[in-house]
Amino acid sequence: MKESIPRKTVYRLSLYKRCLERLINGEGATVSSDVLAKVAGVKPTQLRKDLGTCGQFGKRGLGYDVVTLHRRLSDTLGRASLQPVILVGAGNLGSALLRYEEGFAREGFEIAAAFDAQPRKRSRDVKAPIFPLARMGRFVSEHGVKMAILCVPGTVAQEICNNLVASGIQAILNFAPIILQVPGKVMVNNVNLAIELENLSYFIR
Amino acid sequence: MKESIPRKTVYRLSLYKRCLERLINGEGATVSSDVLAKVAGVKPTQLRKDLGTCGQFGKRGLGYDVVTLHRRLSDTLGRASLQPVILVGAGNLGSALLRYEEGFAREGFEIAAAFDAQPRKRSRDVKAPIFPLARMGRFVSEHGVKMAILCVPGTVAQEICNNLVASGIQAILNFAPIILQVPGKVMVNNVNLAIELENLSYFIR
DNA sequence: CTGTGTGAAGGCTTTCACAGCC
DNA sequence: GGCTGTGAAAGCCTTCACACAG
Repeated sequence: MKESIPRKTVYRLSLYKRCLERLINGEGATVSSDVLAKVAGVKPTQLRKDLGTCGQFGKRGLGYDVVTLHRRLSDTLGRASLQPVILVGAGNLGSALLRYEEGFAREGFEIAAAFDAQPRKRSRDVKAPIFPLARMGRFVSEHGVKMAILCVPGTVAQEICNNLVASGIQAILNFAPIILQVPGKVMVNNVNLAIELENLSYFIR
Repeated sequence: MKESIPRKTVYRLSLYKRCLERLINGEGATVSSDVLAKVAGVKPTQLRKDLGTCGQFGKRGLGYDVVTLHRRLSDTLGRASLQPVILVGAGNLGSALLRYEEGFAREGFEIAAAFDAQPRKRSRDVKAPIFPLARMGRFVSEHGVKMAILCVPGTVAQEICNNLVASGIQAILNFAPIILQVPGKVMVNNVNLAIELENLSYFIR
């Protein structure tokens, strides 16, 4: 059953997991694919197909046991243990994300450290230390950090990305407005607010 | 001209436009699909197919004129005129985005106003005024605002979304960690950092 | 010979239809 | 009757192959 699940499906599994968490304190101990699909904004058949990729555990005529399904999704999606992440670039967006630390922790990610070209004094609400960029590479390799959140200006993003890759980073959540060139083994997810806005504005004509 | 470009293609057209902007000050006045595709992280054939949706203007044997192509993309994607947007929720993320105002302006979007349940005093770096939520609906309908950026907690997101829709909002860039239920005419793009991280962590196993 | 434009093929996702179990 | 599981069909996107212009 270890056959690779498609990327889009994995994305939706994460979504279902979060929807379940909102239902878990709710009424029934069981959900139908119709109800869960509606909350997640997908079609019921799609939901069932997606769940099919990680085994079968629905009760026909009844639905899915909320707790069991949630545990199953968590198992499939990966460790419940805290995955350490570093944040690079503590500008506007970067420091906002740092302040959102508890939020990340709740989701299973710990911001182990932050790095910036101009490290500031630790600000009131930010617990994680902000180190100079020069220390980044060593921190990554010494602590075996696998994931980084990149919030630096586009002009320096590729260079910093190269350093991250050289230090052994395997995945990058990239907020910089360029497409990073990385070796195939490194995975990058891009978040580009300008493009999202432009996309919306196209469709409202 | 061609009607209804697929959503994914529109997204990539935005991407190409931004890649061009980085090349526009560079050397040649012309780009080949190979070069541009590499910068954008797609295959050359895909790029050509995508460009095909908004007319043809490449010179065979030469490539595309950078300036012409850029103008064509801008025309296709929508007005170069400033589209007004409101921002709802001035917490960590919301105020970081407000501070990024110039960035949005450069991309063609103006944050006309911000709203929050607890409006604060205007902070140093933030130019846009932060109004109480109660004024949101009227502002939207009176100014004919079509787009909103939603950065409120999940617990109140749907309710606020309903107000926005009732006031005539047509598109929402949603950072709240739930799937909003909206009428079909309203378009929503979701940005969920936790899911992006979880997605990355799945694939690095 | 270089590099675009495009019909056709191929691959991937979603949806349908219905069988099977509670 | 209600609801899941799944092969088959449909739809959508991407890639290929090649004609054709500069």
